[in-house]
Amino acid sequence: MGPSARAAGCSVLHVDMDAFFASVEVRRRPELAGTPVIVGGAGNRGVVTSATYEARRYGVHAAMPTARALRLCPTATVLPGDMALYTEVSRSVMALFRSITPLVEPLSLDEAFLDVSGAARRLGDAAEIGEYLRARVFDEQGITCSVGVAGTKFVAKLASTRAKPDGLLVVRPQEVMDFLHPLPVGALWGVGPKTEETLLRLGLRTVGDLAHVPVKTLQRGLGAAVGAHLHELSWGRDPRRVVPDEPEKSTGHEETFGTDVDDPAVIHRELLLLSERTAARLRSGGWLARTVSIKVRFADFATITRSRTLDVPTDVGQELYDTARGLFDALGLDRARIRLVGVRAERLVDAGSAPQQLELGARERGRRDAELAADRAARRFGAGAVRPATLLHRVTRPGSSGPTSADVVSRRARNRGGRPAVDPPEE
DNA sequence: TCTGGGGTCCTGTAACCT
DNA sequence: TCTGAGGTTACAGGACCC
Repeated sequence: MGPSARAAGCSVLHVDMDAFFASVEVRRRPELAGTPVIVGGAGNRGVVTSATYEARRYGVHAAMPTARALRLCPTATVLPGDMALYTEVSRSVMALFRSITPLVEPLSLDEAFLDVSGAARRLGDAAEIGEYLRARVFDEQGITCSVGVAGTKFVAKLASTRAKPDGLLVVRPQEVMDFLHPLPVGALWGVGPKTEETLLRLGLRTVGDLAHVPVKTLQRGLGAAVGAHLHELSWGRDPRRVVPDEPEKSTGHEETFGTDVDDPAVIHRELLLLSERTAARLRSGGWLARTVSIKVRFADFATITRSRTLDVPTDVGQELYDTARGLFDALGLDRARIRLVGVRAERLVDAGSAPQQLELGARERGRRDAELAADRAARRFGAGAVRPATLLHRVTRPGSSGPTSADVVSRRARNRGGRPAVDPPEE
């Protein structure tokens, strides 16, 4: 079959790095090649983020508690992960994609959709471009990736999954039904454990089963939007285009404590830290947040969220904290045992195009200036170079058996005030 | 076996407005 | 003046993705 027939009618590529974080670690430490490697949290509450195929052979997979993964595969090397490095590798790979076509839609650090319809004349058909990209990624980064080639995004995505690891699969338009209908419903993008359970209860096991049930039936079981969407997908219909540069909608941080916490002072400190980090992220992205939300997960894993929309959008950590703390205190918890807290900034607006904050008083402006100075120090000396005094002495993360509550309370008492203070950069 | 952290999207409900 | 319908927005929760 000639190349032009091989991918006729296909212009969407889905490129997915194989075991991305783990592969980058193996590249850095070649002595680990061919051995089981797990990237993830090592604490008592850590989970697997990425695992080499050697580890997966033992049943290890992402999101599995690391402790369990090690029971399954005791010889695995566990590494903590290095997001800065993965981000850097990801940037290089995305830049390579953009040298092929401007229509690149990253989905995460390790995968992206490409629309290559404009590149065919220069570089050949979609399958040839896919093979070319796979070779370039391996030559330049020393890691493998898999590519799905199809006429629609979701078929391309399923194809790359099928091609893994280190492969390429083309699904031409006339092959879509044969490819799609034997797949289990859970293979569809958007069908997780809950939806799968509902579908199985309806007697629908495969995508083909799903395709042949009236859309009204699906909508009764799953809701109007999801039902209609899955029905369309089951017939290979997916009108979504490859869209580069989708604006961010929200950003935030959350943290699971090493052990459950019932001391409000500890929670407040954590909310302050998370607010500062979220605000720094806002400023580096050039966004303001209109809405602040908090997340609280209790010892029994029950999770609640609370949010409040601000009068004036902000990127000031102290303002995020004031709102987050207000939301938390309004819960009126009486020493409930808390496992996780999070702070998110939502409904982001571009800081440049946002109207001038006339209401911003001298005090708020002073805070913002102080935080901008902290940003500059962080860029120069490393994250955490400057922080509110209430966060000083916090050398351990909550996940690593940090200070006890009594500890923290007494430090808080000594450090009343919350003004930024300079830490030695070594910390 | 005991469940991370970063996100997006959808749904139900309540409040508010016309 | 009261009531209901219908639209919009805010908020909370949940499912899902990597």
